Amino acid sequence: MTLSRSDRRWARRKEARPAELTAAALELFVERGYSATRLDDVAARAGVSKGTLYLYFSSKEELFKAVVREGLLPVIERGERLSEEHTGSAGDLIRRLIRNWWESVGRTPLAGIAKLMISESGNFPEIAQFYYQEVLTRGHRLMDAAVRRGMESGEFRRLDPDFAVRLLVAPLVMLSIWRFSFDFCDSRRLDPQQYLDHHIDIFLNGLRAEGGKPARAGNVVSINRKGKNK
Amino acid sequence: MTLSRSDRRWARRKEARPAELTAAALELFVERGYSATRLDDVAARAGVSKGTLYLYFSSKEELFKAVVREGLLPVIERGERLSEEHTGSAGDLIRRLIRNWWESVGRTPLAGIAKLMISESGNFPEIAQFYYQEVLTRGHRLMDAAVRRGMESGEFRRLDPDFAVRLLVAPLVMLSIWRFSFDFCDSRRLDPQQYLDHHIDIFLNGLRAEGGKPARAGNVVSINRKGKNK
Amino acid sequence: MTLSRSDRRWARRKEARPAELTAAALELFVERGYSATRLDDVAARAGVSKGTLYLYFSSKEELFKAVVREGLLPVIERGERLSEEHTGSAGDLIRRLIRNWWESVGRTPLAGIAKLMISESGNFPEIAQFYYQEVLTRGHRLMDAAVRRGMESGEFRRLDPDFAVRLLVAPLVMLSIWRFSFDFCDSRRLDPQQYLDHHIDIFLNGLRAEGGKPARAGNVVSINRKGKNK
Amino acid sequence: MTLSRSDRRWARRKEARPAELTAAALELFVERGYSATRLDDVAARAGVSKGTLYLYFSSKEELFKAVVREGLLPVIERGERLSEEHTGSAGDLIRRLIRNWWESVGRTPLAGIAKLMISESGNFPEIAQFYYQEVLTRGHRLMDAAVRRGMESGEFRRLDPDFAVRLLVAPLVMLSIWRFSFDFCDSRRLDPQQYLDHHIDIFLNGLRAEGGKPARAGNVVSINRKGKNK
DNA sequence: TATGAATGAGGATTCATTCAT
DNA sequence: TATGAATGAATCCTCATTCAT
Repeated sequence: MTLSRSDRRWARRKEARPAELTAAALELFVERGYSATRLDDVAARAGVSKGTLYLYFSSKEELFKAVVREGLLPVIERGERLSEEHTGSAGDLIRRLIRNWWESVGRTPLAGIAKLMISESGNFPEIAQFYYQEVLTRGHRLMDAAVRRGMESGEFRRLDPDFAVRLLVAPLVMLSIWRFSFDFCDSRRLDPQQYLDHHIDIFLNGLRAEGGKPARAGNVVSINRKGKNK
Repeated sequence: MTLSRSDRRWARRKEARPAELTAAALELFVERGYSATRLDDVAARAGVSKGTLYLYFSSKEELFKAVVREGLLPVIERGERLSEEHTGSAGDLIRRLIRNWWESVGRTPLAGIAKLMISESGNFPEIAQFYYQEVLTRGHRLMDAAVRRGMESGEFRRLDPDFAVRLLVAPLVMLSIWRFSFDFCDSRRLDPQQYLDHHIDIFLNGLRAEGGKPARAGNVVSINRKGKNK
Repeated sequence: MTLSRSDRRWARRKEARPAELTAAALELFVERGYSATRLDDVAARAGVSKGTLYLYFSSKEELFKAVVREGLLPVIERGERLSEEHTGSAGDLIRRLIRNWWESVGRTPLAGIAKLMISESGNFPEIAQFYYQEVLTRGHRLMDAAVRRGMESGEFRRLDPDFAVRLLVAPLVMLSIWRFSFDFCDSRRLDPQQYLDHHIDIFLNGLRAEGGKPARAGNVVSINRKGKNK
Repeated sequence: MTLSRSDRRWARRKEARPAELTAAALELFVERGYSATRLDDVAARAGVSKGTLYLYFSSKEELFKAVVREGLLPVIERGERLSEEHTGSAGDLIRRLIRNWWESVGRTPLAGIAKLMISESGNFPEIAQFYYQEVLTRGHRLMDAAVRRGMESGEFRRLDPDFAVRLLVAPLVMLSIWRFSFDFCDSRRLDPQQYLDHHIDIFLNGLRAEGGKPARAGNVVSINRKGKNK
């Protein structure tokens, strides 16, 4: 039995619905928080009626969980493929991990999940736990491998890698958060690319073993550009 | 008109009321977010009845604003006294600013305001704006002065100070947030002191002009401590 | 136009549909009540989709009416044939009417309609009225004729026949209701046959003219059976 | 500490609230059934707002349970005091039990609970169980004692007392139900007193041992009154 | 005819806010 | 001041009904 074209469009629509709904929900949850988001608005943003939501998610909480789960799985998978296939210096690996994060998460709507999870961790401890283990810890492991490699090869100084990794990651998370919180307050919007380049520069130089050759990220300029002083 | 002793104690109590209420509200707002916090619970935590809240704050939103305002003013004031009184290297100044922040904000309940403002910035844009200008910008200015001084004196490399300051501050904010979001997930709780020491170490070394003498923060150990490896 | 055999089977199926649907609806209406019954469940129990219901009944209310109407017509018709063809004592007639009721209504799912109508009389006054006139009143008339005949022939005492009939019918209705309400609470399920036999025995003896010969229904035992005493 | 008059009125009102609410709820539950009753309407009938209901009952289901519980306890207690203090014939005891039931339950709004429990037994099996055990079984026990006494004393024939009791009670339950279901259909409303008198008459005569003297309830007339024949 | 996705009015429940005491 | 009972608007969720396929 073959399906007519319209049948297939219908079917495709039906399969796409949950993703459309979670996408709309993600936007609003990030924007307003879980409690302050009305399902009416989620439905409206997805272009469906309120009742339709309940065809796909049995409650607001289930929708929330789906938003988080669905937002994280691709991140996790994509990330993990990167570190192994790598040959080169630890610094290069870190540069690539950060760039990859930016492309696949940081600059996408998925970055909002960081803000969302921070805001709602108290209200959804199990999901916070899940996020902590499946995303934060896994992400740390990726970076941890790179940092340790650098320490073992003599490229980096020997500091506590746990703290080093946290300090490597913190500015990335802050960048995610910033986009969804205070960026709109800032007349000169933050340029993420330069921000990341500066981070890489300072961090790698800060970790560099004495006598090693200075690290430099591509776009970092060494002089104050005009108009940058408040 | 003179007040008897008991009157005065009463009066002192009455003056303290608003602060007790905002303290309770701060805790709950940070824990659950603005929307998910019920005024019933705020009142209960402060040990008064729900109606009493309305004697001091005309609405939930006013309570929120008071929480933020009251939480920020001392921070702002304390911070500003610091930079002028300083003589010494830029690195030392930065060390002291961070320690001061930790003592007067980072380790107090006020740190929660960071999480709170991030969560609610979308719902209270004017307050976010206020927070951005009165706290973030002011804080940045403090750090900015220190960073620029170091660049001008040749202690630091010449990078864009705006990004440098953001990267100096990001780990502090993350530390604030972490305490109120994922710290409870972490079986080995984050040691803030060591975290900050590592940050100072890496950041100052990362910014150090070539040929300058290595910076080192007090507690940073250069070898992996046992049990720290995941 | 002639129908092929399969067409006719199909047609028969189609004709049977409404009856399958009302049967499923009757079960659920009796079990849960009208309001608490979801059309989804009715459709599921009948093995069709929800939309299909609307091909046969224009609304939930129409379905309800159909359930009642359809459930009552056969009862009414069957009942009426009975009284005329009768010769014999009034007591015998009453015995036969009760047995007939039991066979054609009491022990079938139709008995549930009594419970249903009682529950929903307030919400569907017109249908209650219909039920009252077409079923209750008609049924009463049947019994009324028998009772009057007995009074006129001297077999029964002369009491108000209206009350006598009500008291003759009440235990039958209660039996119907019991099956669908509290029977499941009762570890020793009520034995309907014995219940009816006792009713006939007590009622006919209670109505018997003085000096008449004692009535006795077949299965009534005059001694307490073991295990029957609470 | 003494209370001012208004304080006491306030307090009294507060204590009375739950009873006012359950009374209103009972009426509507009986009239429309549990599902079809909107809490808005319950509140309106009790003269309060919707929210007020939730100050006293945490959910619709809790309200329902309270209605049943509160409606039954007095019934149970009142009933039990009666049988022991009795001397006289079994027939007299039964007459008195029925009259007492009529006064304290049958003619009050509490009678509606019978209809309510029958309608909702399927939706609230635990409550049905509770009702069965605390009301039906207990009521049966009362009657059972009287019936057995009559059998033992030779006043009644020896039939199965369980069935006898069911047949003694069935018309009472039917009377309760009738008031709240079909009575409004009946242009000549059922006269409960006469109905009960006829029941007592027929039942006691039906149970009477052969040779015993005929029982007669006070108001039973032996001739058809005019206008009573349909 | 049959399906089941989509709709939206309706009802249970919550909670910020008011106000009589 | 302080209380907490009362309110009703707002929000989640259900389900009878519609309709494109």
